Amino acid sequence: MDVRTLCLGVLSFGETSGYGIRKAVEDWFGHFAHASLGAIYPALAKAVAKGEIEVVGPVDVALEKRVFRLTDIGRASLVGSVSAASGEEILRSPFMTAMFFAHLIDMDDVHRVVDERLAGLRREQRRLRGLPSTDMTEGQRFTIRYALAMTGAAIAFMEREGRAMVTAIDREKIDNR
Amino acid sequence: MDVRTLCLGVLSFGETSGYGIRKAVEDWFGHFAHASLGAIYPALAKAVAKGEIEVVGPVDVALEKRVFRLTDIGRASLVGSVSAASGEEILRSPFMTAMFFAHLIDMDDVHRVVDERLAGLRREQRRLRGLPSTDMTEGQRFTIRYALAMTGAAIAFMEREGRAMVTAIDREKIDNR
DNA sequence: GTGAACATGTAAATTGTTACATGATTAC
DNA sequence: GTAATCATGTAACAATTTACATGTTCAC
Repeated sequence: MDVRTLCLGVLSFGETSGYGIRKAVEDWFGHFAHASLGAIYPALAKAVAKGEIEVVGPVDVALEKRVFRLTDIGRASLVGSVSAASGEEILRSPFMTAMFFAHLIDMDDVHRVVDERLAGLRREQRRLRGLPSTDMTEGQRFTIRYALAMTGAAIAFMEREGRAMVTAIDREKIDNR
Repeated sequence: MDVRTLCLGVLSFGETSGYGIRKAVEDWFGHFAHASLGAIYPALAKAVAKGEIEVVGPVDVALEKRVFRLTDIGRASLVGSVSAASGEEILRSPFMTAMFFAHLIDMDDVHRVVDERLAGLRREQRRLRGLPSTDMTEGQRFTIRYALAMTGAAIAFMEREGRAMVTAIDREKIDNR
């Protein structure tokens, strides 16, 4: 989903700053989307120009903090973007790429990459479990539970088949010598 | 993973054309990466200039088909790229975005989006199951089994909680009226 | 004969990240 | 006092998709 939709979407939960939008996306939706500040600020400026959002602040002059609020125009526009959402899920996985081309690399690297992946998955599981469940919409709850289900399934798969697959790759490499 | 690595990686399994690389990526690795022809051809031209691959053909002059082969330089370079692979998994999901902002849209759209997602997951499951398992490296087998495990878990979650969540979202919207 | 699949290549447009540039506040 | 976090904004750069442009082969 593009940064504009993400910005307007976060603002649909309440007023906040550009920095706040970034934090909200990472914390609540980080499993499914990312947005850097270098993309958020220009997107907010464009949305202000279009009348989709308006500046409420400056809340803190010294901090130059500006808070944005979704306008009716913005809400209507956002509803359109979210309703029209479709298309395949896209997964970019450096780990899976390494595994797909595992026949090329050292067993040490295969091991490292598998261990790193499991560690990353456990870290993400802990992070998701640590998210406070209060003040959440049902939709948000759904995404977090989905993320937890997927992370759990990935961990289970890696624990069940990861080590065996590393051994199989190793054997295959020895056979091909 | 970038298009260059994908191109060299596919060529590590055997000679093929730019078009063939695209097909290979979609068929065997489509769950984890994509590469359009507009990115593949320039990447191949660059790799030829660097001596990482060489042209074997033209195999079919009328069709202007050119087949590429990975050189030793290319193989070494590829090993470096694959070994260095790291970083978080990135998931871009229009469906999850719609669910996250479900409080904004019509129940009809929520329903549609959930149904589309389940249909997409089932299609992907069928596609993955239909992939011939012969002539595959252990690494490739791993990625396909992983993709099947994840797709299965997603289907299970959607079947278990999808409908209930749609109902809960609906109830929440009524309460907020 | 017609549509799908095969085949290559360029260029515009999009979209975003990273780096640069600057400064305040807070907790240790 | 210093590191982390809060806060904004611009610009260079990178990577890729989509559209354009063209032609062949195969199956029905």
